[in-house]
Amino acid sequence: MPELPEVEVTRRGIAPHLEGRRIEAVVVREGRLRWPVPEALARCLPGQAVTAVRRRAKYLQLDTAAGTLWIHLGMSGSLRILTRTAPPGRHDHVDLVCGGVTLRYNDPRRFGAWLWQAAGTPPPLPGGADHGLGLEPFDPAFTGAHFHAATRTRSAPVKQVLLAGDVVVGVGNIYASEALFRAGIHPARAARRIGQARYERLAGAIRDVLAQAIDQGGSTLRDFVDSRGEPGYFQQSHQVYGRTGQPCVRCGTPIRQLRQGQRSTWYCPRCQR
DNA sequence: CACGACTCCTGCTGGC
DNA sequence: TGCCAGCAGGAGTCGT
Repeated sequence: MPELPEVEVTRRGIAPHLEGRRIEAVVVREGRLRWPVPEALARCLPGQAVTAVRRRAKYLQLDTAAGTLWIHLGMSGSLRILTRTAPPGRHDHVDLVCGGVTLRYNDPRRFGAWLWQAAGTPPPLPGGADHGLGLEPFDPAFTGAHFHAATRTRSAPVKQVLLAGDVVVGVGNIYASEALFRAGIHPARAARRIGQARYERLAGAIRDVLAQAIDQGGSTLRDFVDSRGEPGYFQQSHQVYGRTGQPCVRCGTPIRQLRQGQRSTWYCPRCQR
């Protein structure tokens, strides 16, 4: 499921096919995504050239002179580039025809979103201009000092704060567990009760685990065109995620699972404090 | 402000 | 074998 690495790998896969090309059509077969796909897309995008394909948090942004198309993959969304027309399959909800290729959006659970930001208007997200998103994990400003300062009032478990996305973005359920394991921090520890040095390690662990996943996704997603978009990083060895009862890779203690906010977390009770 | 429960939806798994 | 409950995932929204 798309966490930041899959979104970034998708961005790298589609950007070369779209940047500098002109959008010919937007075909919406099923507009009932998380929010209705705006009719403005079919009205405003045709004729526009894609000037850049960017990413902010887990949103993809396709820039044009008229505005920016924001795409979120939700939990089951995927994008692929078709070089020749193929009949749409089940859950193929939206096509963007551009420069002779088709960007096709598939999303079985329809938790994703296609949103429109007209030039000069705020992002189409709640909260407007900054919409409460935290720092990018690869932003140089994302340091242990920042992490520490941003969590002084946070009594919630650190795992929950990671997922909330208002301190740092892009860390989903899988990589929250993985990063906390690498940093030796217990997922249930109150965020405000973690010191700056340990946040330094956590920030590094987040960058490492995401970068590794991007690399692995990139290596198997090279054939993005006409591929099924299978994310390669799923095959990476998770050290704790989904490993209930199996030995910790570091100390051999059985990995434990707990529920936090209706979500599973995995951790080593000995290595993580 | 901060927190946590709830919600959207479909497909897969596991237990009986 | 078939049925169905439960779970998975991201993140906005709402009540406290």
